[in-house]
Amino acid sequence: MEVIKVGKDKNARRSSADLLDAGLELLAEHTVQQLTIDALCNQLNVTKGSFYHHFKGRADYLERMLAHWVEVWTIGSMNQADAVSKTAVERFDAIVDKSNNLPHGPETSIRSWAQRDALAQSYLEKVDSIRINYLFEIFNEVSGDADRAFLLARISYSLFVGTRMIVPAILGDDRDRVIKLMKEELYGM
Amino acid sequence: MEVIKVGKDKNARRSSADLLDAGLELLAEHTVQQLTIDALCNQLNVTKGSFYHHFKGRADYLERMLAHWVEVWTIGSMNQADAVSKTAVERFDAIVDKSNNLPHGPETSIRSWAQRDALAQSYLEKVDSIRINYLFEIFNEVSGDADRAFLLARISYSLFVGTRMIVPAILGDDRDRVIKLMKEELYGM
DNA sequence: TAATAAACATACCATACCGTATGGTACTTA
DNA sequence: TAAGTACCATACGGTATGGTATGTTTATTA
Repeated sequence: MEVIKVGKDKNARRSSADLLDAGLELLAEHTVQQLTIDALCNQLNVTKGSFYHHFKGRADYLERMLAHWVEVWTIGSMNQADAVSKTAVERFDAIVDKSNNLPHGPETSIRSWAQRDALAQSYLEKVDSIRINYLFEIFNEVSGDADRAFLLARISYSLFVGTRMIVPAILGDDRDRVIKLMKEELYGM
Repeated sequence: MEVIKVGKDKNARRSSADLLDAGLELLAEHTVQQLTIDALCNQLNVTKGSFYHHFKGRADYLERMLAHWVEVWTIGSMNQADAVSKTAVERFDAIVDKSNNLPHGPETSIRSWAQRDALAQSYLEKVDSIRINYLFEIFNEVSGDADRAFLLARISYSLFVGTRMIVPAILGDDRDRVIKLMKEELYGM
């Protein structure tokens, strides 16, 4: 009789992807500087022997974690929303909804990291450009004015980011009011 | 014959304010984690004996640096703009101009820092609320609608912040276009 | 000028972290 | 089943950093 494994067995061996996921989990509440190799190994109840088996070193790990983040949290996410081709307004609402329900912790850490690190910056640039482009398509479909659509895409995206970086962040009903006002008076939705 | 001292003599003794200013200068290009006591002392060509004479420790230093930052870079700045009481639009343009010409480095570091640290968060909250309040007065004068003015104040401020946190940041002519569009189509200016 | 305190230098300790070396365990495959 | 490989544990070294202890220099003042 076989036991179906759900989740991670405590004594199971880890793949490098497990280590990358665990790193992103730690970034949900900690800075990159606090993402030490020891902390990472404690999170998975392994030792450094395991870590250095999968990665050349910390720099190697961080770069692969960034690439992993772009794949999992952005590119896949975008394609999924794109597949169900709806109207521009529906796609915008879907993005807003997704933005509300997704964990912001790792991205916040990476965005802070990118302010002072060229490597993180290059990966975040990919993510930001992908999303801004996605928003551009939406606004272009609404207005038919490419220049204006590009401007609105960058405005709305900056606004998404800014509302989470100020203290206190704009969340919940306040966030809904902001989006409603922008849609009606600027986005033409 | 006396020699008038301009700037800092290389062998001059430092006040605690000098150490605080030097810390903010380092934050212009480095993270808080990189703002080590050694780095700070090297910046001023002193040793740790000097540092520990002025401060109880690193935590004490960082808190006093934050307080220093709020005083110098925000409260003073706001009063100055307020003194020349002009129209709402003129005051808004003055804020935009000031925002363009002021160094963003230290604030960027502190904002990243505040994402994961309660102390920095509390000081940044003061700064953000002061500025949002200042913007509120402007929008309230324009629209006469307090609810709307508060919403616009938070939107415009989030946008200011967001345009500098995305990669690449929105600067120069692009930034001007963003502000022009917002003023005409949303702010009613 | 002698006493006092502020300001600073030097040497040192403890800890945390990255990285290495080496040996052990478990799974796969010939 | 024996060999090979992937995976992991333990111990250790090197370095950077926060913090302490102690002595020295400079300025002030009685």
